[in-house]
Amino acid sequence: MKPPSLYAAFGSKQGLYERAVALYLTREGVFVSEVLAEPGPVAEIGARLFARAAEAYSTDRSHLGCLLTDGARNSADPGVCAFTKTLKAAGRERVIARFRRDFPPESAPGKAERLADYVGVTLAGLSAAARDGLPSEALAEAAAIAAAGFRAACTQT
Amino acid sequence: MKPPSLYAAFGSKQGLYERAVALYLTREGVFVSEVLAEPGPVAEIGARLFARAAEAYSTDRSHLGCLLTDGARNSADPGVCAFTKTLKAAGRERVIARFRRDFPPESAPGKAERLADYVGVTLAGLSAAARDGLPSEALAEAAAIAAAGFRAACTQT
DNA sequence: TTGATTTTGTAGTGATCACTACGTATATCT
DNA sequence: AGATATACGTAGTGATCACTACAAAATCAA
Repeated sequence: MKPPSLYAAFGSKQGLYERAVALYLTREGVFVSEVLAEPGPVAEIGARLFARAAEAYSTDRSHLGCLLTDGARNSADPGVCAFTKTLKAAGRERVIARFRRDFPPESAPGKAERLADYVGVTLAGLSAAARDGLPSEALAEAAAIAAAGFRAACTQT
Repeated sequence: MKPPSLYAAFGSKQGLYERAVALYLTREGVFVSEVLAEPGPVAEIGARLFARAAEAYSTDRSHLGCLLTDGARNSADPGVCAFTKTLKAAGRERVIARFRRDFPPESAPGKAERLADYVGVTLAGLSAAARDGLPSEALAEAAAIAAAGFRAACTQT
């Protein structure tokens, strides 16, 4: 593969990155959509998200962590930052929509958002730790502790 | 400031980075040393770490997140990666040493390590979320949920 | 096989990178 | 003030970056 063929196919380096992320989300990143589509209380949805993330982020040693969360973290390109920001915001909205099923804004205002933000923090942490080389088992144990906190937050006010 | 003066003072860009991180750890990053030196059960030490991190990572809008965790995340330079890796490992050891006070390896083998890894995951997550623009209050609420999980993990097995 | 359409490799574009040789100005000290 | 040392700006080094003009080669339909 030489540059001309690559640029003929993807237009620009950002185009290649966007296609790679899109493909990634249909493979290693599907677990989010899958878990959000499952039945059960939100407390269990969150716990499953953490467990599946710990697994997905550490199974393949060639690409540790989440491509969306850690791929363009410190990118200087504003276009790439805008792209990832949009995708992350869309993901957050999907999580919020699912959580509102148990915590509607009328009876529990802002709770779905709070829980979704905690999910975002935890997934980002798991991704960063995986990329730093934290072993798969340690990652799974951290995910379990995070799930305990999530469950507690669900059953509270 | 022009390049010659800068390189006369720091030798290389990596040297500048290392000095910057060293200074950072004595300022925004001191809360870790401070909290680890405080008395109290490990459950509260962890909770304070999360709360202080949420505050430190989001107070100054000019530098969100932790410089050590997110500063050289995707650096291509192996020297910089080795440097940050060493500092992170040293921080982890200090946390483990403190946690072993409540959970000695004889009576609770591996528990201090598990808890320390969870702290690492959570701090990395808080830093990443702060850098992504999560507001200060949302960060503090996520830290509180994480603290609940940490407390539960401390009182178990 | 021939002719037309993609696909590919060669080689090079300007821009930016980390970094430096060198002459000059500034500050310091006796 | 004069001598010395230090810091500074000018200008440029080679290396790498994302990207491309152009021509040879592979592919295809007829």
